[in-house]
Amino acid sequence: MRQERDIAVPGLSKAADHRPRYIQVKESVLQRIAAGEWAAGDVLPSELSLAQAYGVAPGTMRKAVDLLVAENLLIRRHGKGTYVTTFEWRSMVWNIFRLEGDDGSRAIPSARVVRHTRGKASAREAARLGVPRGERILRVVRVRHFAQAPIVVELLALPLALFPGMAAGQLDLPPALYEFYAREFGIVIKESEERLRAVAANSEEAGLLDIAEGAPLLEIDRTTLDVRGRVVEWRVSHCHTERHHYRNRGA
Amino acid sequence: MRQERDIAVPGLSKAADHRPRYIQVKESVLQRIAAGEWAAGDVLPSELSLAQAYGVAPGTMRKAVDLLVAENLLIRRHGKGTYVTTFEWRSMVWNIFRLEGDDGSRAIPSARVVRHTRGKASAREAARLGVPRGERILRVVRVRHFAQAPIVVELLALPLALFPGMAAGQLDLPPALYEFYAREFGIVIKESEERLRAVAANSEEAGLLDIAEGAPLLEIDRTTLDVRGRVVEWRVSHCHTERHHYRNRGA
DNA sequence: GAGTGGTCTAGACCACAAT
DNA sequence: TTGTGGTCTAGACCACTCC
Repeated sequence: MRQERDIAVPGLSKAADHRPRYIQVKESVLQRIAAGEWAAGDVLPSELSLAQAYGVAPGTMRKAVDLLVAENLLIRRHGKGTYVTTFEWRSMVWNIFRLEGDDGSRAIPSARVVRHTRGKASAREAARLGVPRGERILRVVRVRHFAQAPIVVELLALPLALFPGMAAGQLDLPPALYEFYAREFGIVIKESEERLRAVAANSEEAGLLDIAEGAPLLEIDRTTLDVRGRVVEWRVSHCHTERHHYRNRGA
Repeated sequence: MRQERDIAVPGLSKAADHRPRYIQVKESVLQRIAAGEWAAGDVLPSELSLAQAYGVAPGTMRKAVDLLVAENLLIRRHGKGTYVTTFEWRSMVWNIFRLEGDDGSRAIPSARVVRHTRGKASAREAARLGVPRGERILRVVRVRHFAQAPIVVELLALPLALFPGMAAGQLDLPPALYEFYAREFGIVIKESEERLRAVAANSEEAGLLDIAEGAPLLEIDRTTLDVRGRVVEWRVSHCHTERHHYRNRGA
């Protein structure tokens, strides 16, 4: 028997939507997370009660949750409930930090801010961040150390509209930025895109990383999107890969 | 009602196996593909008939197939059937070739063999290929061109045990190797692992790629596994990334 | 029309965690 | 003991492809 929904459910249009129900339900849940109804670390209602609220069978609700689990946005804990993933957890499974030591060692490197400036987005910055040219942004240069050795010079560009009050005075950014974004600004990271190439170290990088000018560095050019589809940051990392490498699995 | 299996089904142990049924069924199907019962491009029996053969419910069979579809080993075609993926198709969805032009252009680059030798695996080669030291292997050096420009110098190491008769005389390898492996040697690629770093071009590479010695190159060090878990090749590519980059999505 | 995968339902029972 | 997710069943009907 095909049950009709006659009550409004958040995010589910009552108009004709010919996509599968589990897709519609999944997107509704995603929207409710993006809207802050459930924050990182929160537990969701049980699958059964969600299914009843949405007016779908438990199996359909399960499939919707499956999709969000596959995207690393939710995590199931057997016997306890389904939770919105926190960044600490995501960084373990997710490979945000794909840089590791040649011996396989993995750690979140420390980060020291070299300088930061506030200004208007150039054409290139605006294109990468998906904001109008001239939008106010924050630029940061950091050096990251693995086991006391300087390994990465990192340039960040952030749209200040998403980070109200940031960099009012001095800037003291923690090493794990995405966790910081979530905690302080309610931004939930969803995905990122990276472009890698090899470049030669310029004089400033050579000084910061204690290597020769012109030495080969691995460039990681990354834009990061949150669950609402907004570009949260543009980051260009130049990595000294003499004893480290970037690891990737092709499924 | 819990139905007992009393007939032997390929790959399903009758002994106590406390893993989920859909996992057991999935691995049985995987083994049958690895054994060559179903080759690349073949149609599998319908889900319903497979379910009956395995003595499980259609939903359980479906979940087993779902897993293999998620791993890009099977592909469903609505109204037609479920197929073992061919490499041509995999290379589209799968990002085997993650190198692309800065304008976003993608193409399988041509490949010219510079030289090839047969020999015994060194300690390093043996470790990477997962074979005993001294095992007979084939080494190949190729240059790859994107739009007439030489972009990549590629070193291949292949265990000859997996490629009987290869390189008996002259060697004429096609650009898309994994497809060739499947067609000529029945090897079905499953996954790969890559390590990336930046290196400086040596004199031979500088000559082959028409760049200055010491210029930065992107090194892609890749080992590739087939469905049986065997290492099929070890490949080290040195890429000139002035107008190309390696692209990666973080889910 | 026959056969396939795609969606959806409505339960049952098991395994795990907290009380 | 209660509530949660995890597995499994046994159907129904829809959408697509091919004959």
